Amino acid sequence: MITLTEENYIKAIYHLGNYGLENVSTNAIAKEMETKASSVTDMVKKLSEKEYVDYKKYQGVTLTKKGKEIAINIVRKHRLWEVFLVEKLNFSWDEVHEVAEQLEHIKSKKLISQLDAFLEFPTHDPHGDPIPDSSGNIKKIDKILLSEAKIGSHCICVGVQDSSSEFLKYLDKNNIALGTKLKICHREPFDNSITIKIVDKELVISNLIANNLFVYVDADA
Amino acid sequence: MITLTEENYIKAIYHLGNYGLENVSTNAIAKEMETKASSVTDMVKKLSEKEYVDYKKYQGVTLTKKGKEIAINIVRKHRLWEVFLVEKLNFSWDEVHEVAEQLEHIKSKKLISQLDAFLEFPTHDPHGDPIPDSSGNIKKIDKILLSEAKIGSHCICVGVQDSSSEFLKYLDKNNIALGTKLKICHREPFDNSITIKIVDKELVISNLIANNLFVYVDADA
DNA sequence: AATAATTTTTAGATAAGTCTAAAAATTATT
DNA sequence: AATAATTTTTAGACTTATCTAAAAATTATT
Repeated sequence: MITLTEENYIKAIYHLGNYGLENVSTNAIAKEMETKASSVTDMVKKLSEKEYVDYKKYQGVTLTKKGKEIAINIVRKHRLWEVFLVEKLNFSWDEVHEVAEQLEHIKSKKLISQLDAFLEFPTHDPHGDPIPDSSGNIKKIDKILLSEAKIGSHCICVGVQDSSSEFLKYLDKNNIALGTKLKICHREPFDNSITIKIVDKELVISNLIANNLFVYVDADA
Repeated sequence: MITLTEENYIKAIYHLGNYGLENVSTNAIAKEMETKASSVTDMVKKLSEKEYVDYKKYQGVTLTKKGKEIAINIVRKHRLWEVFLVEKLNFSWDEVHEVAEQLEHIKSKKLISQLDAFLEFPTHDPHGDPIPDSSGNIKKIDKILLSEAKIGSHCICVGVQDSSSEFLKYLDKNNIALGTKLKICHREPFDNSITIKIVDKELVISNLIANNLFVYVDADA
């Protein structure tokens, strides 16, 4: 049986290692988990014994196939619960993370398959992140950061990089939501701020904001 | 912060002590929690320090006001989740307990108040047990055991004493659900079995079954 | 009321996950 | 390539929740 702590380490390793592709260092895990490197070493040994990670002393860890499956399943559960909270229980997108962090550890295959059906098989969570299907497949869309979009291009908002409450509230305040259409008007070379147009209103976006907002470039527009 | 284990002990004490009214012995808790009496003593000391229970050595425990509030809130969460699983996710009433045991520990006031609203403020769970409201008030209905019902009386099925999968499946098989109307036809003195009539079909019910099914006596019928 | 049976508590040990401080290995710098 | 800086691991300790075995208190029986 896998413990809650083990699940959280596996999740952290998955995210830090570019979704299970890259090696992750002890220190990186320690920082992510807000714990000490020595604790990470202990846990990593345990995860290695249980064959969730490949581990060589001083070399960091990589998720095994088994470990990656577990990570993807946690992500699937997390994102499905987020959709539930927003769509059915009227949570706003900046309120869901904390609760989903708890719900993602509930163990019941039937629960998740039925929840998925109840929500009509959503493909993305409220922050625009893809929801792995029951086989663990993740659909990728070719989104780019708003900061990378060309002047004059028409874009649709499809996701956020930073999903902190502060950032999401900023977007709410400025009427930017997933699905919002916008046009890139101007980039100020001095600070890399961007002027965008939503419907008929212009808005200046700082580089920091533009670096945390994913858009899909609508070539036909 | 209260731990998951502490919550489970409090819940056990609540149920064993007639919903927080009576004193509960160490051995009774040990049996319910499937652990050893010595472990219970340790935990009970901790719960006492945290003022969830009143405890005197060798005298067992009683829930404090604070302890009872926690217990009732766990029961509320458990039963709301059971309703959700049955009404929204198509679980059958014999499948919900295990999952609800996990979901009842999720900590979020908003989650529960919104779930309550989403389910349209249900008053009873799928087994007929009352759901405490957000203030902890529990509505009692005057149900009796089927075994105590008078010959000739018309009854409505309103709950089960035993909610084991085996018992619930027996009821399903015999088309007995909450809300089912039945008439008490005959009691066999030799084994206290009861003959009941549902719609126009007669059915013989053993004393053991009759002792685990709650009914409301419909005086007007 | 004395003894027996049962219940409860204490004492000491174990496992999971964490910590600090020090040692070892790796990586960076001169 | 030697030394410095950083990263990682080890060793030993602490906490929570558990256990076994023995001691203490309570309850039941004669």
